[in-house]
Amino acid sequence: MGRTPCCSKVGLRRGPWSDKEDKLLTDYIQAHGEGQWRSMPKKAGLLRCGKSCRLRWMNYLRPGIKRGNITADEEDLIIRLHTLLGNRWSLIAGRLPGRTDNEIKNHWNTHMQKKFQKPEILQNARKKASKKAEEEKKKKKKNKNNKNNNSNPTVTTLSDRENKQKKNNVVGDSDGGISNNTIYMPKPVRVSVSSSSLRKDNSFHSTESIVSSHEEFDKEAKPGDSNPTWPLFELELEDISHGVGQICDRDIFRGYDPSLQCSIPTNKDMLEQVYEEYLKLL
DNA sequence: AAAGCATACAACCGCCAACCC
DNA sequence: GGGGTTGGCGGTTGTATGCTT
Repeated sequence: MGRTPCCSKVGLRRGPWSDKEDKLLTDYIQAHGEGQWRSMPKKAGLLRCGKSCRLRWMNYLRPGIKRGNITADEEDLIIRLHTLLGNRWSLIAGRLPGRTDNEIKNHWNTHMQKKFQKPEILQNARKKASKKAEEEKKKKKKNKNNKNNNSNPTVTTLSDRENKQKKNNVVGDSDGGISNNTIYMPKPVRVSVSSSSLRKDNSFHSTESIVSSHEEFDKEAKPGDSNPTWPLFELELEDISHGVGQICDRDIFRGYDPSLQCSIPTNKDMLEQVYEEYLKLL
């Protein structure tokens, strides 16, 4: 037995949710709780697949979901977390109370991504995307027509390439090749904390066991090396006595993507949050 | 006014890991 | 141990709306 059929294949409803459907789902979950998504639609009287119900609940109906404009502070946090975590939207969303991974992802893709793209790429992105979409449509049509003959078994789609890149922990450009802008997603290997300004009584006290010196750090780091097993990142606490820390992410990307070399000013709480995320990843 | 284009975002898809039997 | 199920994730698509020509 292969994958279980999705809603599209068993004639269930798709597309935007009506108020009535929202109410049915909300009422059911309030009465019976979350979980059992597969059997839920039937029990709740919904003509939707479980996956669709879960998505609707998690992203829009769940209590405490913040709708509307993402504030400048939130955007700032997203930028910093994205720089450190990459497209790990659920992790990022976990740091923004009331925001969902889907919302942050959408916001990033529509509002923020452009800020980090080269202008010429930005100008061409849509055109390329449209062109590609057209080509894919044509391919799909062609494949549909040829389905009975099974005559085109080795088409490599954009998704195929991206999945391969994902498996290699690499984000390349949309043309498939590894360009100058290729970023190796940071692997959680080691955390280096400069201890000069680390106070014994601050929240990083427990991290000292894995603190390594700059000398050791630099010995392992080979400038220009694209080996993604480089040390993950370096935390520097600067001016900690004023409660202001600084995360320097330059070592994550040093040798990977020079355009991303920058330091990220942040407060101590932010630093702590990010560090917690990394502890989970380690 | 209308057609075409761009943007925003809700929803879907495919994949994967964890879990269960 | 292996196959099926489930929940969760990130990428992508579809479509409504706004804007431009």
